[in-house]
Amino acid sequence: MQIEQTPLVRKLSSFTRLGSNDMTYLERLLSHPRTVHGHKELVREGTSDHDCYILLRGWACCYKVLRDGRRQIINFQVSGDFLGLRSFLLRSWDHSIATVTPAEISPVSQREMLHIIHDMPRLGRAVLWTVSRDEAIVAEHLASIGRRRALERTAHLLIELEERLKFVGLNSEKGFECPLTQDELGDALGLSAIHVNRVFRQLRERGFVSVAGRRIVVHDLKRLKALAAFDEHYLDQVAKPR
Amino acid sequence: MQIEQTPLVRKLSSFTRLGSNDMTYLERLLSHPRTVHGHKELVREGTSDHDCYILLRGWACCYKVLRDGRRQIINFQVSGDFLGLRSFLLRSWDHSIATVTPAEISPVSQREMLHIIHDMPRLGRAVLWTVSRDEAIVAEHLASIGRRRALERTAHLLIELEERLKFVGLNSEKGFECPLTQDELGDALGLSAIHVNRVFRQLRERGFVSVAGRRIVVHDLKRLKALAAFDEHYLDQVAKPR
DNA sequence: CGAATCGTTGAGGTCGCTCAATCATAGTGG
DNA sequence: CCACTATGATTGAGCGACCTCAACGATTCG
Repeated sequence: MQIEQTPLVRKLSSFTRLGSNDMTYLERLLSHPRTVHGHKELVREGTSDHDCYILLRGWACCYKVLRDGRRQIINFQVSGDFLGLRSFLLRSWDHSIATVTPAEISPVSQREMLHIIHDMPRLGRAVLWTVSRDEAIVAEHLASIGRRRALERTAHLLIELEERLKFVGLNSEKGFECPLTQDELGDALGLSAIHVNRVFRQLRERGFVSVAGRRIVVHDLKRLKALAAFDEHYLDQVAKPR
Repeated sequence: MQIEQTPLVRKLSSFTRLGSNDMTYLERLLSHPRTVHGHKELVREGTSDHDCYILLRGWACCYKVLRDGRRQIINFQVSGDFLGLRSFLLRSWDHSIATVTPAEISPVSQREMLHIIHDMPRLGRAVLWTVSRDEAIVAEHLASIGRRRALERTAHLLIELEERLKFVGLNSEKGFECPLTQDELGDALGLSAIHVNRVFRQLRERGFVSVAGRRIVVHDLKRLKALAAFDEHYLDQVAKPR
C-alpha cells in the first residue's frame, strides 16, 4: 500500500499536511511490522517497558482488570491508531493492551516518540493531536457509561466505530465489519454480555441495525444517531487539513 | 509563595528535576493569575478558542452535558493541575470546564504550550507527563463507573482526591477539605445525588469516614483502600524524580 | 424573615444483573 | 464423515442496585 493511503497517514493528514520528510520517516517506521495473533496481550498493566505501537491492520483494545477479574475496556483501536501512546510517559502502564483480531503492529520506542514530538514539528503536532482525539473518545465513553442508558450507549458506540472506520477508509456502505464479541462489547459498555444481547435484539427488532456474522449493517444512520443523540464533533474528524 | 513550593512545581518536580530556566519561565507564566468565582464556566464545549489554564488555587472540573441536560463530570482539578490541556489541539472543545470554588488561574495560550513542549525539553516532557497522568486518572474513572459498584466507586474517588491533594501538599492528617456537593459527586460518579447521600451514610455508619462541613475525615485509610480495592499506581506519584 | 441551596429520608419502580439452560457454529481428532 | 468440544449467541426467571418523586430539615445569606 502506498504510504499516503495507509490509515495512519490518512488520519494524520486530516489534521495537517505532512511534509515529505514526515512521509519518509513514517515509511521507515512502518516498514517492518510484526504480525500477531488475535487476543494476544501486548502490554500488561503495571509493567514498565516503554514502547508503544502503531496498529497497521486489525483491531485492538486497551483495558483495565479489577482485582476480582471484572474488566473495563477503555477504548478500541483500529487500523491507523496508536497503542499505548496515551501513557507513554508514565513510569508503569496504567492499563493493558491486547489485540482483538490478528493484527500487524509497528513498535515505536519512547525515544523515537520523543524525537518525533520534539524535532518533527508537523508530524509531532499531528501525533499530539491524535492523543487529544483519543482522549476525547475516552471522555465520551465516560459520559456514555455514566449518563446514557444501555440502548443509547450501545448505539452510540456502534456509530462511533462506524465513523472512525469510515474516517480511515475501512467501512463500506451501510455498516462495517465488527469482530467484537458481545462479551467484549459488554466490557466496553459497562454491561453484562447478556444485556448487550438484549440491547442488540431491541436494535434489531426496532429496525436500526442487523447483524450478519461479523458484519453490522446500519439501516438508517440518521435515525440511529437520533436515538443515541450522537454528536460527532468529539471525533474531530473533518475532511480537510487546516 | 516561593515558586518551588507551588503545587504545580511540586508535581512536575516529582517527575523530573526542572532547570532554573524552567523555573524562571514558570515564574513569569504564573505571575499574573486571574481570580474567578466559584461555579464559573471557563470553557464551553463546542467553542474553539484555544487557551488552556493552570489552576493555582481552588477546585475546578471538566464535564460534558448531554442534550437532555444530564451531566457527566470527567475529572476534578485541584491546585497545580492544568485545565484543558488534554484537548488543546482539537479544533473545538470536546468538554466544558468550570470552577467549583473561587479560584486563581493563569491562562496559557496554545502557542505558549507548543513552545514549552517543543523547545523546553525538561519542562515540556514534564507537561506531557501530566497529560499522561491526567489521562490515567480519567481511565480509572471509566473503570470505576463501568465496573465498580456505588460504594467502592465512591470510596475510590475519595481516596484518589485525598492522594492527589497529599501529593501537592494540600491535605492534612486524616482527611481533606472537599468543596464538592453531593450533586457534583453524583455527576462525577455516574450516580444520582440521592444515592451519593445513601452511600455516604453507609461509609459513615460503617466507620470509614465522617463529614464535618466541607471536611472529609478518613478514619482508616488502609481499610478504606481495601474496600475500594484502591491501587495507587495509576496516579504515578512517587517521591523522587528519576 | 424569606429565599436559596444543600443534605436527608422514605416509598416505590425499573434497568440491568445473575443464574441456568439451550442453540448455533466452527474446529478437531478419530 | 462424524462425534466431541469450545466458543459465542440467545432466552427466561428472578432479583437487587440504583433511580425518581416527594417531602422535610439544616444552613447560609441578603
